Amino acid sequence: MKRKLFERGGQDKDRVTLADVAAHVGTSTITVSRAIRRPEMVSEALRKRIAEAVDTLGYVPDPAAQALASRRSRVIGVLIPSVTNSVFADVLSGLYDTVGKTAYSVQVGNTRYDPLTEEELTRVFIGQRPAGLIVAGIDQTSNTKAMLERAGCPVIQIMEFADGPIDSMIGFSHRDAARAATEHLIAQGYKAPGFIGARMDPRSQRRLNGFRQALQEADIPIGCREITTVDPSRVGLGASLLDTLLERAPETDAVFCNNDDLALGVQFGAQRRGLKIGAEFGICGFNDLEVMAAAYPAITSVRTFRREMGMLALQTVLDNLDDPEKQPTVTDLGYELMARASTDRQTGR
Amino acid sequence: MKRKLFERGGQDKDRVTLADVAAHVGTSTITVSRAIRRPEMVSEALRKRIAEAVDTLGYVPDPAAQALASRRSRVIGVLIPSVTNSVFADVLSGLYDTVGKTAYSVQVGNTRYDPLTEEELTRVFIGQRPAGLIVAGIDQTSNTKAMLERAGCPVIQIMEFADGPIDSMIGFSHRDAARAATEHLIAQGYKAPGFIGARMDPRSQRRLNGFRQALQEADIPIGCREITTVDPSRVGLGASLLDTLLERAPETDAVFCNNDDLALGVQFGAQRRGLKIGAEFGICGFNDLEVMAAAYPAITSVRTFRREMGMLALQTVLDNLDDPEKQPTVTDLGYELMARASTDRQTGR
DNA sequence: AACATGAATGACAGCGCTGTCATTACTTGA
DNA sequence: TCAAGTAATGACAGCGCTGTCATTCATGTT
Repeated sequence: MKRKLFERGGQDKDRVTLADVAAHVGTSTITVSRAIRRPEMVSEALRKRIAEAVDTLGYVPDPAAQALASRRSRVIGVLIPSVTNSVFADVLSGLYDTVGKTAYSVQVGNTRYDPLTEEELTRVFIGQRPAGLIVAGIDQTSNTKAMLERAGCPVIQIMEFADGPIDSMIGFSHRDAARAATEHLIAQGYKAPGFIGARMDPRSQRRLNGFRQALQEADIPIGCREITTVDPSRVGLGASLLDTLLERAPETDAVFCNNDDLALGVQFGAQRRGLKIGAEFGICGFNDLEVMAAAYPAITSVRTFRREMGMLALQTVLDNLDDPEKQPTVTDLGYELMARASTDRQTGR
Repeated sequence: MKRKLFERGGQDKDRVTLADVAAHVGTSTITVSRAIRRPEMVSEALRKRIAEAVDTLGYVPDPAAQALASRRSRVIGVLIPSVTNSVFADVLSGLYDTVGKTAYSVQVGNTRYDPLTEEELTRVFIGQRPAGLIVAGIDQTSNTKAMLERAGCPVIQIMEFADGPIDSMIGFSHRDAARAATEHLIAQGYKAPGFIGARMDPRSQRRLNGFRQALQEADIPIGCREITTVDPSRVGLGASLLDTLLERAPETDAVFCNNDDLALGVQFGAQRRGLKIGAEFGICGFNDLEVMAAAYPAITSVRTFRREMGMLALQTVLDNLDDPEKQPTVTDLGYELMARASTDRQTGR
């Protein structure tokens, strides 16, 4: 097995530059550059010949040189707390789809739910002179916020809808969505709904607040039906948190879960206990992953628009880049309660 | 709401460069550069003063300038067919974790299971002079392969274990893993195992081959118990493919699914039909997502080491970068059959 | 005929850093 | 004592591109 060494020059010899294309066409480098970036500034005849030369020579622009010369990279930085969490995976999918064939690329930073990591990544990202920044949430440190305000590029906060955006914002109210879910449980006739939450980050905390608010407005005492942990969410965790909940508060007849993984785990746990899902015990998740509708019985959840959020965030960056005078926008994508068998007290009767 | 315009210079005025640091310390830029990149080449006293200056001035290197001058970026390109699929999300998680605090960053390209998109992305990535490339699978077009061979950087193929690697390779044999799963079904006493597969990409095809091989070796005719579709996998699809399977081949008493989403959907579908999981109908998935063990009943699956694959791939790139003469490696991460209730014929008896 | 206008193109410097080679100040062994 | 080595630092050019300003030339205007 022969080994190529990764020494410099190995592949630089045959790198095709703007100058090569220009020489091939018999024009200047700057014209080639313009033919690619602002075709309307170059006569059609020349443009065509340049396009051909680019094709035959296989010219690919050097993004580093572009970034250095223009003082702007074509990288759109994305800061999210987790890449595994399917919620963020969906957002990413929307981002990647929209960035698709544009000249931009997205670069993802994983903050791991840590504000200081987020701050550090923000510093590094801004050091790259990004074309835009998309950050999850509104709970940045004040340093991070200050940097984002002076970033000199569009900044989009996603996953939340709240006051005081840094620039643009696209999301929904976690509190309202959670309250709607809890109100649904109450409306269905459950008398003692509980809350199960994992990874109690600020977003989860807001959901808990929504849950509390709904109970309070319905004059239902919360008792000790709030079970939370800082551990990351897993399906398996749902069942064990259910055990804890029913031990501490045996009166519980329904549960609103922080997210769908937990809800699915709660359902498995309830089935193992022999509880009749829906009739005896109501379950509501959050996000409405695809599995919720497919489960047996199907599980109620609050649908959130994650792919749409990613697509819209990316599109907003592109729009701002097109028109730098564009005003910041604040968009509420809302939510939708998907009522299913798991909160239907007639089911299985 | 006052709008900042994203005009150039907006934030460039206060950009701190190597020259600023050098002036502050009273040395040359090249020495500052060395103090950062190869500290052992600079005397300890100077190094310390430079470090302080970097801190107080808040110097952040410009990756574009670094890449342009050194003819190497610090970007590690990753080409995967999907970002939503939790299999690849796990791989990504391993990559991000390992790249962590290194000076490198990963940039993900989404090929959407399309070889031509993959080819185009490869061209773009190589144009960035990446530090390394990590590509999923072995089914690249010949153009893509040719480009990868001349990439001038480490290239790691992941998710597969096969002959003829481009450079290094880290994965496992999908055929062997699928065969092991099928053999397990047979050993458990199921007489007519079927196959359910979605998104029949090359990897899925290899799994199907493993399934066939196991049946053949056990002298079990396949009949019409192979149900496949090119549609992307979803939990909901599992149940409908199960319907098709049982309609076409009512004798089917077990099923090996292409992946865990389908297996979960099959289980829900089987429950809806009133089948006793395990005793009457065996189910085996592929990948062993966390939900499989948590499901009720727990579902048998073939565990694959996706995070590990991501971590090892990234580490292999770093190792190659450290020592450019390092020989390519080919690693089989294997698989592990996780036998659970869903393939236990005694369960629920 | 003289001049303004705008479209198309080009010259040139320089973005911020690093590879390369040179220089300086110290050792060290014979 | 001195050639020869070594550690520490610096000078300089240039990576590939784009912003800026200059130039050319056809066209229209008075």
